[in-house]
Amino acid sequence: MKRRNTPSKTAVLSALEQAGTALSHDKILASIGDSIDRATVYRILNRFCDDGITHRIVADDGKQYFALCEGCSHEAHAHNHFHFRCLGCDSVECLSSEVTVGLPKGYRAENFNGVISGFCAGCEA
Amino acid sequence: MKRRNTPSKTAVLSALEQAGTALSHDKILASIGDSIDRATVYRILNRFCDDGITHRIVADDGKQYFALCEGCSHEAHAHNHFHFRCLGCDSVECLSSEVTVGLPKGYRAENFNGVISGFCAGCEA
DNA sequence: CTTACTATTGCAACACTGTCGCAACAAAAA
DNA sequence: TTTTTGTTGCGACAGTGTTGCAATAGTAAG
Ligand SMILES: [Mn+2]
Ligand SMILES: [Mn+2]
Ligand SMILES: [Zn+2]
Ligand SMILES: [Zn+2]
Repeated sequence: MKRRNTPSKTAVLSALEQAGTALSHDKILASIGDSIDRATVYRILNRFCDDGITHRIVADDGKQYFALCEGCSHEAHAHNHFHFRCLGCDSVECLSSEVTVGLPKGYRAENFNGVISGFCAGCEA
Repeated sequence: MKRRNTPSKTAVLSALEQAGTALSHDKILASIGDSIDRATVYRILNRFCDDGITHRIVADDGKQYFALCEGCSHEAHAHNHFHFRCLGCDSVECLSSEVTVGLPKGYRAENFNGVISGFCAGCEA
C-alpha cells in the first residue's frame, strides 16, 4: 500500500512538528482549523502509527495522543518511556528516561503505555 | 455523605472479589447478570474509588478497569505499579513491583497509570 | 499532456464508553 | 412506623473513534 502526499497529511504533520509535544485529535483539528474532516485526521494518524512516524499514547483521560517518533530507528522502536499529562494546561509530553518492567515468566509485551498526570512546573505555581 | 449497603453494591464487590483481577464495567455487568442498570454500576465503582476501596486503571484500549486495593493503608495508597492486559484472554492484572519515575523539576504527580499489553503465559502458547 | 489506477477524502452513520438530571425507591436512623 | 436522604433506574446526552461508500485527487505510466 503505497502512501500519497496530500495537503491533509502535510497539515497534520506540520501541526505535530510545530507543537513539539504530543497532541490529541481535537488539538490537531483545532490547530489546523476544521478545514479537514474529523475522520480523515483519525485515519492519517493511524497511518502515521502504522508507518512508525508517530507513536500513540492512551492517557488516563481515555483519549489518544500522538507524538512524533524521535530517536527511533525505522526498524527498532523504543517507546518504553512515560508521558506526563498536565491537568492544568492539558499538555502531554514524553519523559526522556526509558523504563524496563519485569514481567511474569512466559509473558510477552507488545505495547508499553505509561502516563503520569499532575501539574507541570508552569501550572504548579 | 454516609454510604449505604445495597444489593447492587454487594454484587459489584463480590464480582471484584471473586475475579481477583481487575475488571471492566462490562465484565462486571456480565458477571452480575444485567439485573443492575449500567449507570448504577458506573456510580458504584466511582464511589469505590472515592472511598479507596478500588483503584482505577485506564488501559490502552481506552477502557477503565477496576481492581480492589490490596496492601493499601486507608490513608496512604500506593498505586505506582504496572498492569498487564492480555490481548488474548482480555484480562487485566496488577503487576507486583512498585515503580518510581523521575519527573522534571517543579512537576507534581497526581496519578500513575501504567499498562503493558501483550500475551500472558496461558495465551502465549 | 493525457490516461488509468487506486490511495485518500468527506460525509453520514454507527458502536461504544462514561456522565448526568430527575423522579421513584429503599436503607438507616429516629 | 415515620422521616430522612443516599441510591437506583431510566432516559438522554456528550465525547471518542471507526467504518462504508461514492467522489476526489495523487502518482506513474503511456
Ligand atoms: Mn518510535
Ligand atoms: Mn489502593
Ligand atoms: Zn501545565
Ligand atoms: Zn491471556
